[in-house]
Amino acid sequence: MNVRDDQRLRVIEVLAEHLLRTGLSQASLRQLAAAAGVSDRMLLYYFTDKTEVLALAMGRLAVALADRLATALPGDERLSPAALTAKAARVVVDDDYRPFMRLWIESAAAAARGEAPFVDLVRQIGDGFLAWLMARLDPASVADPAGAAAAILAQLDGLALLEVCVGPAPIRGAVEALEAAARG
Amino acid sequence: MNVRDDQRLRVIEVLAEHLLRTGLSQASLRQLAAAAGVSDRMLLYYFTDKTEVLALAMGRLAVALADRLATALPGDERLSPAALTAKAARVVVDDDYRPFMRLWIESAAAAARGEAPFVDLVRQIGDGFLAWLMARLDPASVADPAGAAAAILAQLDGLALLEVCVGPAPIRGAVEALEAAARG
DNA sequence: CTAAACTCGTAGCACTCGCTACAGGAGACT
DNA sequence: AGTCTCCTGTAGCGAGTGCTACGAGTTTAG
Repeated sequence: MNVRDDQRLRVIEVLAEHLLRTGLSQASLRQLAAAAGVSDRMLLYYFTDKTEVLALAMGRLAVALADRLATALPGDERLSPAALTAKAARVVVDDDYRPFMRLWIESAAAAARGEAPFVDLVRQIGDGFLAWLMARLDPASVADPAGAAAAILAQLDGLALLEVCVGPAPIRGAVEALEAAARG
Repeated sequence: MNVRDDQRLRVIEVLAEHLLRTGLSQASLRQLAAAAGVSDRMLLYYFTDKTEVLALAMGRLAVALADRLATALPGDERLSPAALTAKAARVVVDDDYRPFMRLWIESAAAAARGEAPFVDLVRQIGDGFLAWLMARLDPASVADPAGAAAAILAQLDGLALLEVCVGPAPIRGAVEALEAAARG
């Protein structure tokens, strides 16, 4: 493996962590290059353009998040929509997951304004989560698994979005309300 | 009233409509000035800086949205959380409201990265919607109205966010699932 | 040994960003 | 008439953006 391919792997790893920590506001070419410890010139030598850098780093984060979720909510039990919502909500508002959710919201906004590579990126990741949720829904307890999964994913994304809007306090109340609804 | 105050009113009105139509990506000083039919120089004569322009235009949109919602969902009946969620979800995914929701998501992302004036703005608007929902919840049907309202607002915001991620089709399914849950 | 391919630094391009210095014209007040 | 405040255009500043032209050093292959 040549130097360039080595650097590609190393830089993406570092930048994924950087994006998770600082969000998309610190993601100009020069800022990314500084975070990776290289010059902006070299970043565009390792990668074709900024779009590719972002796409690769975000993709790296997507698999990291999928790994975490797989252990937090293993797919060996099928739940009702309310139970799955409550369980996933508890996970999503955890401190360890907050950077992911914050970045997810920034990505969605970037997609809303048509920025590459976020339009395709959030579509793929969103579809992945829909499938992930659907695989954890008890088929007997829900008539339309796709619709139910979309409603649950919306609930989870909304919790993350609301947290950046009005702060963590109302979110804790919301999670407890969802857990109460799942019990009752 | 002098020319300057006249222009302040007129420009904000035009820019609110511009933001609603184009989102925050077309919101540089020069783009805003062009949309308002004035020079960027004059925009900074009418207002102190870009932050004030955005804050006023967004505030204008907030009251416009509140007006619309007040007629779409008048506050004369108290609903269960599931019923309120289903009714509001149907409204929120309507074509007329989509520009508002898209802008709302972009604002939340701007707040997430600490941009003025969005941090304070989304907090005020978010708190307003929480109160708005709480006033429409049947106190007898819910133990913790604040938590329930936060959960509902998260559900609604999430529908809007998911729409820009994976498109309108799964959202329709989600709304129908929410309506089915409210019936059953 | 020579030439090609790979690696990387310097410098800078053309552009947009928010914002401002300066000057001039129009109308009002003394 | 003279001054003064209000209004507005021109022109540009300094910083930041993504990206590139050019050349030099190093490694590798024939």
